[in-house]
Amino acid sequence: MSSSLPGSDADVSDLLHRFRDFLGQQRLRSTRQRELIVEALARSTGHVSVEELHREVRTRDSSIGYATVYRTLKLLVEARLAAIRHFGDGQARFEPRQGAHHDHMICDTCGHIFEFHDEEIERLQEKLVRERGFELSNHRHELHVKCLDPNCPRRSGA
Amino acid sequence: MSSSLPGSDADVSDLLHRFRDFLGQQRLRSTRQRELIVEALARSTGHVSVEELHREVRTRDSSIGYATVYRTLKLLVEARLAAIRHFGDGQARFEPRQGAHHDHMICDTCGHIFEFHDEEIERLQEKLVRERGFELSNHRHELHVKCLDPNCPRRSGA
DNA sequence: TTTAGTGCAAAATGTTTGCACCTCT
DNA sequence: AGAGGTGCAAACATTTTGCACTAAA
Repeated sequence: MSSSLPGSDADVSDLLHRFRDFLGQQRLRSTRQRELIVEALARSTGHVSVEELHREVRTRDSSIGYATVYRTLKLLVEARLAAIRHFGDGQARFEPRQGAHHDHMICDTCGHIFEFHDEEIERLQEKLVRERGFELSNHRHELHVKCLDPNCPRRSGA
Repeated sequence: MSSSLPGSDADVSDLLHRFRDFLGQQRLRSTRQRELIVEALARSTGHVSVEELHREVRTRDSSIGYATVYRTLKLLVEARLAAIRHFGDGQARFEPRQGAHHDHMICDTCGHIFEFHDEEIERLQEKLVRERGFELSNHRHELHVKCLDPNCPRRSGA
């Protein structure tokens, strides 16, 4: 259970290593910019927009451009080390791929994003898909919620 | 079960009436353009992009602009007579709101979109949300699938 | 040294808006 | 007559791309 919201040093170095391996295999280069971006992603809460990531990385090296952030994120997704998510608001968000699959519960009152996972639902999905003669390749399951309590409970994680 | 893929005459006139009622209540006007757009949406397969709708409507009146299509769709969503969906591909898709809620199964091989509904999953979602002290206001559940069979089975509906 | 990567600015996309003109009611 | 609607083009927001320059390997 190393991989939840803030992103520990261990998470950072893990992601960094995996990314370097991927780059090596593809005969691509590891660069200072890529390392900074991967590090920022690994340290993020897991639902960062490109803008947020760019802003963060700029505090370390103010010359890094948007294009490099986009290009590096695309590589990370290819490497299956990050996942791209589109919530309703028109901009993509990225998260370091944390081993196990999970889905999202989004509080529309306070904007917080929680993660959840339910084996029973996963099984039912598989069943539905197979019944219709398909193979499940991917899925997205978002629960948009409201907290009635005026002070939204910001408990973290699953 | 009137409301599935192609959109019968009855579906068209139903949606048209509801939209006229909405416009009346809001002191807004019914126009030739709006009627054409609503009709095209009602006749659609239920997952049309703005571009497709615009193209369709243009065959009836070649002067209708994109802006009017966007504005009318926004009204329909406000009226809760249409739903907007964002699948992964960067453009919004719209569907006439067909009474009962349903989710989507998207074949990434042939691009076809099927609908599904599973009460058991709906119940589990509710449970998960309530356990965490929230109220479910909305959800999105998409299953991305592949058909192994080279000729994708295009069976329609649930 | 060679090939890939970077930053910038321009282009591409999808959507929204300002405005002069038009049309329902 | 007058509020609201339309079409167009320009503005926007996000993401992608072309290109000259830089830097890993």
